[in-house]
Amino acid sequence: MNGKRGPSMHDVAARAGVSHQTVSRVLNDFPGIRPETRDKVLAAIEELGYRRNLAARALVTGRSHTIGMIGPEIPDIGPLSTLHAVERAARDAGLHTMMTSADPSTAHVRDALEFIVGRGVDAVVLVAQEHTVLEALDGVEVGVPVIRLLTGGEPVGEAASIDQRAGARLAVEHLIGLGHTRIQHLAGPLTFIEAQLRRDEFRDLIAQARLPELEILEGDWTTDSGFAAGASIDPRATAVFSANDDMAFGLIHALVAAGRSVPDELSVVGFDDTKTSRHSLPPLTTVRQDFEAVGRRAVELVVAHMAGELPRETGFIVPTLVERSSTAAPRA
Amino acid sequence: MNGKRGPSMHDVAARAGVSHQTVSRVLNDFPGIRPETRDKVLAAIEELGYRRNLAARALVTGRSHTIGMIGPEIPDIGPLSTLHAVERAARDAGLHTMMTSADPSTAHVRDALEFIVGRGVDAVVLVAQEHTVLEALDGVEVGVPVIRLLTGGEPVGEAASIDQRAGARLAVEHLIGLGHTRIQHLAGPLTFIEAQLRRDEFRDLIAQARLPELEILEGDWTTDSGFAAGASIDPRATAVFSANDDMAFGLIHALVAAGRSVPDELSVVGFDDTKTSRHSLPPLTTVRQDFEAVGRRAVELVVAHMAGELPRETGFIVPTLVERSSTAAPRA
DNA sequence: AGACTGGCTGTGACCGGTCACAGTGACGCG
DNA sequence: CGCGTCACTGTGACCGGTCACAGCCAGTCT
Repeated sequence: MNGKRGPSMHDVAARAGVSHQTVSRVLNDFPGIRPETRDKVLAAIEELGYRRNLAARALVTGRSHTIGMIGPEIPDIGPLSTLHAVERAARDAGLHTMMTSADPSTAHVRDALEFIVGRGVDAVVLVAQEHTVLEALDGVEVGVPVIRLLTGGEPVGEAASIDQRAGARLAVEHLIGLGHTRIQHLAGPLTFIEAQLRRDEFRDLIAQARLPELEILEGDWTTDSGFAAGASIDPRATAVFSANDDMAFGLIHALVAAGRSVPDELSVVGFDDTKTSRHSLPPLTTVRQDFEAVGRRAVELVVAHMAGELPRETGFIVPTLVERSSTAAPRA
Repeated sequence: MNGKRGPSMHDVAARAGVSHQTVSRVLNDFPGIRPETRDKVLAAIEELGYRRNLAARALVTGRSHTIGMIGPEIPDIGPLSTLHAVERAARDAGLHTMMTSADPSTAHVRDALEFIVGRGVDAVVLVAQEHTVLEALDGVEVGVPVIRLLTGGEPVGEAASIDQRAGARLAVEHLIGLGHTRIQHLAGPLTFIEAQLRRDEFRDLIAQARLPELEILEGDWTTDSGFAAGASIDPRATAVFSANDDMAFGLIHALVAAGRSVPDELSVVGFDDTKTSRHSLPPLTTVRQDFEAVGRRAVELVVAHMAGELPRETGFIVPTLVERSSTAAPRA
């Protein structure tokens, strides 16, 4: 028991009058320890305030029981909620999380990966919303499983994503069902796979319904960009499908400021169901994404990997439509 | 170089034809190594794809270069932004972060502390918005510095906070300056120190200006609770100071739904400057909190601690007022 | 009685780094 | 020429756990 470093297993062993190995066995719940021995050890641990050194443990076992998370530098609500869900799910599974961030450039993601793997994690969970992030994984062997999050496009065992096309379908079919025929799309930045998928589905649906194709606008997810897009809305449009809630808010602001009313003159549907959308003016009709489920799924995959199971088809997480007051039937 | 575990320092040493110690020296930038030796080592590292085992390093040095973060179970924008800022600042300082969450009960926070300290972090950063969280620290000696975040009330070396009273003052004085005399306050949950401080400052200012004291409402930070509070707004009030933006949104929704107009009949000022407040209807006048600065400050404190410096008076981080369109002079 | 089993516990090597302490050879100087 | 100095490199112990492998001491079986 040398000064600063706190008691070690040997100190506990000495105090309890057993060997260090017995202490180890007690700590790891090995069967076949006499209850009275176990109690002695437990008492010694308590008295000394012993805390196991996980660095030593990790060194010899080669596993750290930690999952590394890599998220975007400036996180949106999606990644943020998801990563937090991962953290909670991991804790429930007896795992820890460690977090680092990287901007989406391939080089940076690769650095972050190097960094977090070097830190000795057992698995990596990577928010991969953009192709550049995915590319960072190409040809890189890090020795631990890497689970991709929120790519939107892979219902496979190595990724946990929400079905973006299904979400877009929900939004657009809602609009079409209301009777809208001239629908415009305000897309997210198309470097995002999710933005691409929502746009693709929008296009397909419009074509399929043989509706006129209005120009597709592109924002950057921010309320400001939605506001800016307000100036480019097609005068013929009666409805807009915004690729996220924030842009929808900005758009509505611009529209109302220009004297147009929502939903009377123009319907707007968002995507995300952020907590403000419930009480925005007007309350926003939007597509709800269950980020919590994504986080849990990711941890399930990690656990399966650690148990040596093969990745399997896990299926998408399915979004739902939340109807509120920003959409209505077009005026006759 | 045994199968699964990847190459070790000895493997690199063998490959480069030097001793493991020389490899260590190269890795740690020790002076006095012949450039040609260094190059050989670097080359060997590259060829072998060597990655230093940080568990081993942590074991012998007793430091992990990691800071542990404890945040709330369901994080608001403040904690979330702050923790993310900590993460970035830490990375810039060559430190890593590890995150766990805990609900605010004293017992849970204590568990989380135990957990993260046992994980071998060099310092802990704890989001302590409620008294119960702070109490978890009483009489607990964990052996590493614990920095408190967002308590709102301590401009000292062990904490990084935003001056809540100054923020509230900004909001209330703005309203008074506009000519309002009957101002109501929608407080946050009073278990939050920040909510208490905003309320206290509000009260003091109202008393100081000898204005009528209207009932103080209490919400739970959510838009829903703000909406609910709409029913309890005093009919005499011409302005409301909401303790955060989200509740302000809910409140405005309720007000407008009840036929009252903002800001013509009633001014509303929020707190936080969330990204939607810029384009809500009407755009929200609010108090901006620089969470990024809090995160940076926290890491500065950690670094100072690790360098053995004494905690010193660091001062508050000062919020600012963002004037938008939800406030106006009262109608004559 | 002797061998065997099984429950429980102890011994020592080892994980992969860092630290403290020695070397080693080249060079300068008296 | 001998010695000290300096620049550079090597040696072995050690951090605190876990693992593989004994040991030990009942009780049971033949």
